[in-house]
Amino acid sequence: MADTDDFKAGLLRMFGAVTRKARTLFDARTRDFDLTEARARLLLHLARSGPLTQGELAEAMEVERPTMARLIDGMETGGMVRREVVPGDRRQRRIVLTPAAQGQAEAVLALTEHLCAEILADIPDEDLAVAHRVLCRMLDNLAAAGRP
Amino acid sequence: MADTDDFKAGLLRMFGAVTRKARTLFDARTRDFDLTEARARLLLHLARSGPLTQGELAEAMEVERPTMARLIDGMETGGMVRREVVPGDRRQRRIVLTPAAQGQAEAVLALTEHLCAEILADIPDEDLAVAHRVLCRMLDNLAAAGRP
DNA sequence: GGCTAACAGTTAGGGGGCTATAGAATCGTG
DNA sequence: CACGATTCTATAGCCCCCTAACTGTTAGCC
Repeated sequence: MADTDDFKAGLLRMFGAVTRKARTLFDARTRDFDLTEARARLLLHLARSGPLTQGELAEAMEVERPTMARLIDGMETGGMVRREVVPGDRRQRRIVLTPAAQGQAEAVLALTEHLCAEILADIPDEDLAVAHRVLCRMLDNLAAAGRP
Repeated sequence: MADTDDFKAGLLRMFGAVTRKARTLFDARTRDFDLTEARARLLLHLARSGPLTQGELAEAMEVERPTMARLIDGMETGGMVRREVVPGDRRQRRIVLTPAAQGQAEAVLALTEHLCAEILADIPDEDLAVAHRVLCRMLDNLAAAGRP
């Protein structure tokens, strides 16, 4: 029993390690440019979705609203993004990419794809499919556990 | 091509989501007690390894030294941990659990095991084994990518 | 029309991660 | 023995994430 628990605990520990190291590596590679992993994800999301409100972005990136607000703060002062008012509703802010950021999007996409390929190199597709299934189940379980 | 890239990028995004949500859930469940996920991991590690220096702990938990220093700061002011001088070397600090924290260790272990079981519920063992293999490979790839 | 409830965003505060840098102590070598 | 290099910890500064509480705005309902 203790062995399988150790195994499971180790599994979760490894999840954290992968996440942290991937983020650190990405940040290191994009430090020359004014990017981080979170900013890059937001940039790419906006590039393909078009302008969205902060709440929509927060939901899409599975992040709380204040987190999104701060992320946008940084990118706004960095000139990658602009807050626009929405005609019908003065509460909302529509977030749009600046032309400069739109120009970067392609290079950022290439960089992230390359990094993903590196990280997932030499892993068979069927293993990736299983991993995907496991991740989905974990997210479901986490959502269920967070409920009551 | 774009499809598989999307799939891979989604996979990495899900890793981050799992890590964040697991951490948030754990923190929520242990808030009544003065614990967080990182503190709990350190506590459990120390409980089974016995006293270690900060550098050893940082390496064991795969975290940088300043991160470990701050973590220990918080737990020291919280009375869970004590810094002791090492006789032969005045640079090092040996970190020991206080009796209070030792008493907590068992309850914390039960809590984490329960949470792990919840998160990994209804996932076949062979899928977990595949996931473990994938994680190992990803960590190797990340280490290799971080090298040059 | 006015009150309340719900919603969008911000602010405040804290945890945890990283790099870069500084300070103290130890080691190693000339 | 002394001086430089290495090692261990601490500090400063930044990013990302969270919750809780606050401000404005909109919508609903008497």
